Amino acid sequence: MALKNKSMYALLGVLNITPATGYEIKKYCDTVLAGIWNENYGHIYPTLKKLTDEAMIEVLDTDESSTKIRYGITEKGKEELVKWMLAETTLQPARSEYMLKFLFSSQFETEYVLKILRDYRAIYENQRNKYQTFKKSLETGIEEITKKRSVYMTAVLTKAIMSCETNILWCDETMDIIRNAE
Amino acid sequence: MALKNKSMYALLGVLNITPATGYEIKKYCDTVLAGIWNENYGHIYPTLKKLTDEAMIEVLDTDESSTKIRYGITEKGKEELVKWMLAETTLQPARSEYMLKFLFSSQFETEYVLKILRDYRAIYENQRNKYQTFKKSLETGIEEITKKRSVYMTAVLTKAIMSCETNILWCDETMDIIRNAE
DNA sequence: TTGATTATATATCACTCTGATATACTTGTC
DNA sequence: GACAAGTATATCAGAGTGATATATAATCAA
Repeated sequence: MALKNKSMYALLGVLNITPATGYEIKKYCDTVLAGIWNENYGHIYPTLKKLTDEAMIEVLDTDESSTKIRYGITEKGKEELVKWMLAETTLQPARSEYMLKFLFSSQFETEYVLKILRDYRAIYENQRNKYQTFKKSLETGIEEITKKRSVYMTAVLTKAIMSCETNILWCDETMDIIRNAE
Repeated sequence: MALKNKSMYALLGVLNITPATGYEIKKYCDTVLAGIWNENYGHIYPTLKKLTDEAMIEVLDTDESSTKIRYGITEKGKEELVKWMLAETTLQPARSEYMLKFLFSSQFETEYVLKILRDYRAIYENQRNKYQTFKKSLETGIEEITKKRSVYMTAVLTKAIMSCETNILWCDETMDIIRNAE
């Protein structure tokens, strides 16, 4: 009976850290969960309604004066979250436009593939720098989060940086191979 | 005026290698493009119709006796494919259920995160072995593809293996950190 | 203080994509 | 010739994306 709508669990997980509005959840995804989990408004708001209907979350403050709707997780929601945490995890179906172009580029001139590899390299060099800056700001403790959570966030950033560097290395090696094969 | 439907380009790219039926395209995605590009029947067949309407591809043989519909790329389709090859490439929005669980697991007992990391490691160890086997079969030349295309496919497999190993390394390092932080 | 700009906030839409399933024909093989 | 496995097309509900509409609140310079 596991939900197929993965966004439900993402929202439950965020609300398990702190109560939030739909807007705040979106911001959390775009900052803390950047590179990990993407959410759209077009999915957040209907999902919040669905979760409310199923009593997994509840509306906390309905200030008449305010247009904000702040949600909090319920006991039922927490139970569902734990079930998901311990259940089997599925991999996202792959859709790498870069790799697709790379494979198809064998049908075209060499300049095509070199362009693709240069672009790909630039993307990951850029991302690596971004993650490194973020990691440093975590180490110097600007963000006010618990020690335990900072260990986890550092680990996530380390992973992102490692992945970027692996991709950059592969680009360099592959560009050499392609040039020599000409 | 670039198409948003990325599947169109994937299908054009496959049909640029060889004419194929919808079923054969699906098989190609599940084997050669495994780990790179996912396609579903529910998207392939409508997209083939759309591409035919737009004269990017054409029906090749309509054996009255057969139910097969084999498609080939047209000149217009090839032009569109080239445009896409040279256009800017977009990254797939991230949706890593493993990393999401990992981050959320800081709210739970340590055993949760260790389970997640063990599962994650197992997945990538498994995948790495699969890709290594495939790479060896490429090197011994069982598959009958051109020299040029085999260079590209080897590069893709090398990338997949490198990524798996980076992930495995990260799991090992992170499990150590989590255990020591207890 | 007013007017402009930016940030906050909810909501909806068309479209893309996923995964499952229905249906039917063909090809081995026991 | 029965039965399974593989080939093939098609459709559906629902998940997810990205863009946009709308409106209010905060900030800040002229």
